[in-house]
Amino acid sequence: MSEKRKPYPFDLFEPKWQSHWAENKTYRTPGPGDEGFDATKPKYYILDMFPYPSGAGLHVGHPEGYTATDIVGRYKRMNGFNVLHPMGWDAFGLPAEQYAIKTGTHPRITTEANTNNFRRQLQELGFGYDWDREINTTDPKYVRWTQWIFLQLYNSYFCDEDQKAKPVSELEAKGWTQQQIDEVRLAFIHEAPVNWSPSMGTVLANEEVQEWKDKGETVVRRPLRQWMLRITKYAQRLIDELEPLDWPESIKALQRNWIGRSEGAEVIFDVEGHDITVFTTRPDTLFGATYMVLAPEHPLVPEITTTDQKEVVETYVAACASKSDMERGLDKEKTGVATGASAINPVNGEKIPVWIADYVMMGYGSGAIMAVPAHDSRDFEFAIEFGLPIKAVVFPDHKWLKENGGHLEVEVIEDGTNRELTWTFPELVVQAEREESFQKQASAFYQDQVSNFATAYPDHGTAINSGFLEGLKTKDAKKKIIHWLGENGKGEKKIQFKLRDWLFSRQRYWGEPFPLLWDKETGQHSGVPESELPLLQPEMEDFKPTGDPRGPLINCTDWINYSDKLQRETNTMPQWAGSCWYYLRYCDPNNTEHFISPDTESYWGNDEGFVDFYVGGKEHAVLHLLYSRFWHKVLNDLGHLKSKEPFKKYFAPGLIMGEMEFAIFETQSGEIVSYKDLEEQDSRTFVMKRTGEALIKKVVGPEEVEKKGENFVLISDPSIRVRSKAEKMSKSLGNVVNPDDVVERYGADSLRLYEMFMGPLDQDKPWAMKGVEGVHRFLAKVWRLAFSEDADGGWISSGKIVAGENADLAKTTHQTIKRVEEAINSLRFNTGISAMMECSNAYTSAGEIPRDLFLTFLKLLSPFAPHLAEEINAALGGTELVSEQTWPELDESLLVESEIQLIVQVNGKLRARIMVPADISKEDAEAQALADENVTTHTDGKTVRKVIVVPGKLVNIVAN
RNA sequence: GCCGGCGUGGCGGAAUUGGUAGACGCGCGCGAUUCAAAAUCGCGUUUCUUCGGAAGUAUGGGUUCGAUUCCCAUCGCCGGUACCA
Repeated sequence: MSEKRKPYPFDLFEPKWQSHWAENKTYRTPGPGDEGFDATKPKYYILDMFPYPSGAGLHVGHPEGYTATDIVGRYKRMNGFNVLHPMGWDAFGLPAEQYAIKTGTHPRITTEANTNNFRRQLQELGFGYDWDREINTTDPKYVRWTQWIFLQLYNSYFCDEDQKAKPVSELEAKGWTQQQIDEVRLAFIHEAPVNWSPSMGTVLANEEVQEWKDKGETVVRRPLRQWMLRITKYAQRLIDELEPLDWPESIKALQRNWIGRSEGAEVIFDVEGHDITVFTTRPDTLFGATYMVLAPEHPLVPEITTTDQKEVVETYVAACASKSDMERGLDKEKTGVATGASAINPVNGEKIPVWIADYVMMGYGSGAIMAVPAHDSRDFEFAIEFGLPIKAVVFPDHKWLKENGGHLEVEVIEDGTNRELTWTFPELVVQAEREESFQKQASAFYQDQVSNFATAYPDHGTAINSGFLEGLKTKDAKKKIIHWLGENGKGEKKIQFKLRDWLFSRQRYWGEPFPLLWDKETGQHSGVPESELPLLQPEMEDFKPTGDPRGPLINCTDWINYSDKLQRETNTMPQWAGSCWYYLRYCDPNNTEHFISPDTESYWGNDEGFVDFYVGGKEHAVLHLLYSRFWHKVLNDLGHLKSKEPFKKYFAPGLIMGEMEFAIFETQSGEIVSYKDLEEQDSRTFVMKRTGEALIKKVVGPEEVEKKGENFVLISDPSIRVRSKAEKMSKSLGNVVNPDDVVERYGADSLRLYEMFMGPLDQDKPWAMKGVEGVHRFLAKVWRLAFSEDADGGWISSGKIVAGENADLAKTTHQTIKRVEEAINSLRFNTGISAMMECSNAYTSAGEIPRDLFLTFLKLLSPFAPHLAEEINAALGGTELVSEQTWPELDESLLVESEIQLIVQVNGKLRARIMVPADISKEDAEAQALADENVTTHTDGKTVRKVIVVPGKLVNIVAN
C-alpha cells in the first residue's frame, strides 16, 4: 500500500515524546514523604473516573473527559501547582467472569491483558498521568484495604442522636447483646425479596437491574438472605451535604430525586384490633380517606383477612409474588381484592374497607396507605375501578377555578356507567375573589352534591368536609392535623425517603470476598482479624453459577472451612466496593500501614470535598457518586478522614454519539431534493412533501453515496443528512469509532484537539471525521510555520520564525493568552481552540513570526497538543520541555487599544461603525455619531429624542 | 405524570454583567498553483431583495433606547424517574 504522506510527521514524533515522558517520569508527582516533594507549592487533585478495562478497549468517549482533565492538569502544573493526576483500573466486574465461564481463562489473565491494552492506548494519547500511582482494584494490596473499610462498616452503627456512625464497641460497653448489635450494624444481614438473576447466578442491586436486563440477562424477584449496607441512615445528610458542592445542578437534582425525600405524616389506623401505620404526604386529607390499601406482602394481611375473602386474597397475593417490581410497574391497570376487614379512621371514627392491591409497594413507607380518591390520581382510578366512595375534602384554589372558567367538571357513577356532568358556580368564584371565608359556602355546596371528581384534584386548596380542619389552607391543615395526631397518639410527622438500603453481596467469584466468618453452631457472624487481610479468593477452575444462592465459592471446601468451628462467608462484594474509595488510595498507593496516611490525606485533600476536580460520566450520578459519598461519610464519622465529601467539584462530559450520514436525492424526473423535502413514511419509503412522489429509502454509508438507487440517484453532498439523528455508538449500529484508528490516521494530538473542539464539554455531540481533519489541518499549519518541505520531502526549518518584534502579532498573541486562559478556567475548550486557530491564521498571514511570540504560542498549545508543542519547541532550540515551563504571563498593556470602533445605531439598528480614540468623551462620541453620513440619512426629517452612549461600545440614537 | 436540560446558517457551534448575531471549524462555490490530481494558498458563503434595503436566534406576548441573553405563555426535542402514597 502506498502510504499517503502525512501533512506533518506526528507518526514519528508522537511516540518519541511519549517514550521520553515515560522514561524521564515527566509527570511523576511526589507527595509528602516522597523524594523531590515540594511542600511550598499549592496542590491540585484532578481525577478521572477510572475505567473498567473491557476487552473492547478504549472508546472515543473515554478520551473526552481524560483530555479535559489532562488540559486542566497541565495548565495547573504550568501555573506552579503540584498536580495529582492519576489513573487506575476498576478491574473487578462481571464481563471478565462471564468470559472465564465461557472460555476457562482465569479472570486475572483476561483482566491483565485488558489493562495492558488500556494503558497502552492511554499512553498513546499522551496523557500526563503519574503512572507510579497506578492502582488496580483487584490487586491484593488494594483488596486488603477495601476489605478493611468493609470491616469498619461492619463494626459500626449509626447513632441517630448525633447523626453519625460510631463503633459498635460503644454499644458492647453499654451491655448490648450480640443480637441487638447485629440489628444496627451498618453492614447487616437481611432477608428480603431481591433481584435474583438465574442467568448470571447472582443478585443485583435495584439500580443495576435494568442495565443487565438490557444486556439480555434474566432477573426475577426472590427472597434471599443478603448483606446490606445501611445507606438509608445517611439519606438526610446525603441531601444536605450535597448542597455546598460545586456540582452541576442537574446532577444534584438527579441525586436528590433518587434519595427522594418526602415530608408527611404517619397515621395509625385500627384494623380489627391491629395498629396499622400508613404514611401520607397529605395528612390534611385524612377526612377524605374512604378505604385503606395494604401491599400484598404486608405481614398483617393473613391475620386480618376474613374467612370469606381468604381464598381470593391468597390467590391474589400468590399472583403478585411471581411478578417483579418492574412488571408490576408496567401493568398500569389497577387490580386488587378486599380483605373483608375494615379500618377505623382515627379522625372521625368512620369504618372504611381494607383492600390489598399491587399499586402499593411493601418497600416504601409502611406498605400501607390510606386512600383518598378525590385527591390522589391512583386512588381515584382504583376507586372508579371497584366502585369505592370518593369524598372531596379539598376545594380547588381560585386560580384553578378561574382557569377553568368557573366550571368544575365532575363525574358521577351510576349503575356502573359513567356519566359526565358539569356544574357551574360563578357565584362561588365571585365570592372567592371577594371574601376570604368563602369556604363555608363551598363546603355547603359540595356536601350534598359532589361525590366524584372527573379526575382527582391533587393540588393544594382549602379544606372542606373536614371537621375541625374546615376552611384551612392545605399547609395549615397539615400542621393542625399533625398536631392533632400527636396529641391523640394516632400518628406523627414523618420524613420518608425513596432510597433503599444497599444490597451489597454478590454470588460471584471475581470480587472481594467478605472478610467474615460464621459460627457453625450458633450461626453468629464475626469479622476476620485485620491481620489476615487481604482475604483472597481461592484458585478455582470452574466459575459456573451453581444455582446455589451462596455463590460459586461454596464449592471450595478447603477455603470455606476456616476452622472446626468457623466457616467463611462465601458471598463477594459488588464492583462498586473498589470504586467507592479509589480516589483516596492514589494519594498513598503503596502504604502498607494505612489505607491513606494522615499526612498525604492532609496535603492532597480539601475539607469541603476531598478531590479538587472530578470528571466522569453522568451515568454514575446516582450509583458510584452516591455510594462514594456514603463510604466517605462513614470513614469521616469514624475519624479516618477529615473531609465530609469525596468530590468538591464534579463535571460530567456529554456523550459522543455516532457519526451522521448524508446524501441528497435526485428523483426519476431529475429533480434534486434534500432529506428535508422528504417525509419518512416507514423505514423504507419517503414521500416528497410537495408532490407526494414516493421514493424508496436507502440508507447510505459514505462510500455508497454515489451509487445509484432504484428510483433515485444519491449524490455526495454531505450537507443533507440521511442518518438525521445522532445515535449512541453501538456495535449493532456499526457506528463505533476506535481511537486507535484515529490516532493512526491523524495522530493523538488531533484526536485530543478534535474532542475538545467538538462543542461544549457537557453536551452530547455527534462524531464527525471531517471535523478531525479540520483540527488536523490546523496542527499541520502550526507545524508548517516552523518547518518547510525540502525537495526530497524532508522537513527543514521554514525560516519564518525570526528574531525581532511585531506589535500586531504581540497583541494577537496576548489576546490569545487571555482567551485560552478563560477557556480552560471555564472548561469551554472549544473557544480556546478557536482563539489559537485565529492566532495561527494571523501568524500565517504575517509570514514572519518573532520567536518569543511563537514560543509563547506553543506554551498555550501544549496542554491541548503536547506532542506537537514539544517537538517544535525542541526543534527551535528549546532545552526545557514545554510541559515543564511556566504558563505565559498576560501583558494587559498590549491589549489596550488607542483607537476603537464605535457602533452607531439609529432606533436600535446598526447604521454605522466609526473609529474614534479610545478615550473619547461621551459628548464627542455623540457628536461624531450624529454627524456620520450613514446616520444622517436615517435621522433626516426626524427629531432626535434621545442619545444613549455606552463608552467604548456604541451610540444609540432614538429619533422619530 | 413528575424532575432536569436544550431549541441560533446546509452542519458542529461562537456571541455569559442586555450593546456589531453567525467567531472558529466543517461543507460548498470561485480563483491561484499543477500536465493533471491531491495537498496548499486566496476570496466568498444566514435568508429574501426592485441592490436602496428588509427580515432573522422554536412560536406568541412583555420589559427596555436596545433582547439569542431577562420575564410570562405555548410548541418541540433530549436525559432521568415513575403506581414512591
